[in-house]
Amino acid sequence: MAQTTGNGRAGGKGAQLRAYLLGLIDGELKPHEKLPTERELAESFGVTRLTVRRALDQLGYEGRVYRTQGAGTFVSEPRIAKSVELTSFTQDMRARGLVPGSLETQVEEIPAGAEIGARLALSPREHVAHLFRVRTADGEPMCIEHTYIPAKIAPGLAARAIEGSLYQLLTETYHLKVEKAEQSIHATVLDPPLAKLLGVPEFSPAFKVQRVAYDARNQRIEYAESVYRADRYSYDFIIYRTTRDTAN
Amino acid sequence: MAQTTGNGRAGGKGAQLRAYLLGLIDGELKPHEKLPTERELAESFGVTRLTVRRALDQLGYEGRVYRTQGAGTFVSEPRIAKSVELTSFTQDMRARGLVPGSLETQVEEIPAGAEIGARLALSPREHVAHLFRVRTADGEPMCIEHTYIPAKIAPGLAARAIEGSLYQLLTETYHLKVEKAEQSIHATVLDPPLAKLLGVPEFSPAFKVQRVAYDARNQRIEYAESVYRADRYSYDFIIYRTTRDTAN
DNA sequence: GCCGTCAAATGGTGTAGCCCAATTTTTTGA
DNA sequence: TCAAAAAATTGGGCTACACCATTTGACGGC
Repeated sequence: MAQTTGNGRAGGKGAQLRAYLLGLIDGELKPHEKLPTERELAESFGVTRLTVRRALDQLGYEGRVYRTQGAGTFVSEPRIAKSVELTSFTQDMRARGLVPGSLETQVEEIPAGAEIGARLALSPREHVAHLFRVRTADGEPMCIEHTYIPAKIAPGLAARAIEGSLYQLLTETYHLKVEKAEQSIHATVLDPPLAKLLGVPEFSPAFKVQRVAYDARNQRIEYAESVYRADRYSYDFIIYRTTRDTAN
Repeated sequence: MAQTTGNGRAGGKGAQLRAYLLGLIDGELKPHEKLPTERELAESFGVTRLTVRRALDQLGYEGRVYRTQGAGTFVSEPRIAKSVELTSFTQDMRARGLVPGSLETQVEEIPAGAEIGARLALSPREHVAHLFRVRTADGEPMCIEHTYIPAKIAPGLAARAIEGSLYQLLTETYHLKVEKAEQSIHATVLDPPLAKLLGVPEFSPAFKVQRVAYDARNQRIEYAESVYRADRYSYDFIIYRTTRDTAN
């Protein structure tokens, strides 16, 4: 059967509608201009209003549009900062218009040990692949990164040449898809060896980032510890008041 | 009629259901335990499955539960870190179990000037209320904060005694409710005067945070510039892969 | 025992339609 | 003329139902 189901594949009607709306948003419409009403979209796309609402709600949640009851849905101002998104270094740099790269990549397979084991919920004796990379943007050192991945979920990773996006490799080769990450960001200063690796003066300010990444099943996939030079990196994002929860 | 509308007020059925589910989550159920199925909840609460889904989706989005097609909905592990939420210093410290306070509060009304005016989209000549506060947690200096609020949306603010939560005051007195904020976080080191104010050694690491806050109508409410001591502060949050967008 | 197959359970997406709440626009009337 | 009232518009929330996609577990054959 060419068409297994009643809905037209290609990601479903919601996804098609979303694509169309995205086209409107950063194509024809300018910030604060009004999108078609839900009812109009529903009719012209031959879908239910609920489907339209889901697409618009999602865009609203992502900060692309804002919605006001009684008034309409409007295009948000161009995002000077992205909302907090889970991205790899590679994606992150590309989004900033820089060319990502790596220096001095080292890979080894080692026992997790106490700390890494705890982070990944492994026995200290279980093995992990340890990647050490100096990551670059437009050729300049940007970040020093230690990544640990349980050997049992990515066998043979340590023997593999890692180039480009680790996340892409994990997805394509091991079908491990990161869906969620806990991240902890600290401010620190660079001690001499790290400063040298990053090519900045000693005791320059820096971010230290620890991250535990999970897949959709809450299985821990990765623990990463990174140090970013602060002169070329900042965290820019949009935050929303989450839920009209209980008290203020 | 005792019940003006079809739905039973009190925040709507969805909100009631949400409250019940929250009770389950951090009450009776342990992490990774299974919640009732959508259909069960729908029946026992006398609501539609769609209503149940909205509540569960929301909880899933907040990281309280995770959902797997074909399997069920499960309680997430206790959140060691909150998802990124828009909070005031007051709320933030309370959430960390600390008692928030302020030292050396100063309030004045001044012309916005070039930089602040640009941040708040005001003419440089328009007036803003400027608050300077050394904010404390459990009595210890934690953060130095400059806050600027357009005088025209909060008249008389500069003459008022600010104590406790500015956001609460804005909501209750001026009906200004912050819904969204753009935030930019930098790592830096403390110059001697700031270090002294915070009671830490000179050139200690610190976060510099710039924030522009908006209400639901995209009106700019506040610009704040804060410096947090890094030895006692970190950003901990959970990030999700946003949308199954286009490419990886 | 072990592995495949198949059915049941469960979340994901969609249709069709109802009324409410907030906002905007139009009309009305002093 | 202009402000108050009414109507139309528009997003918010819900009901009731149908079918798809994925996962899980039980059953059977080997």
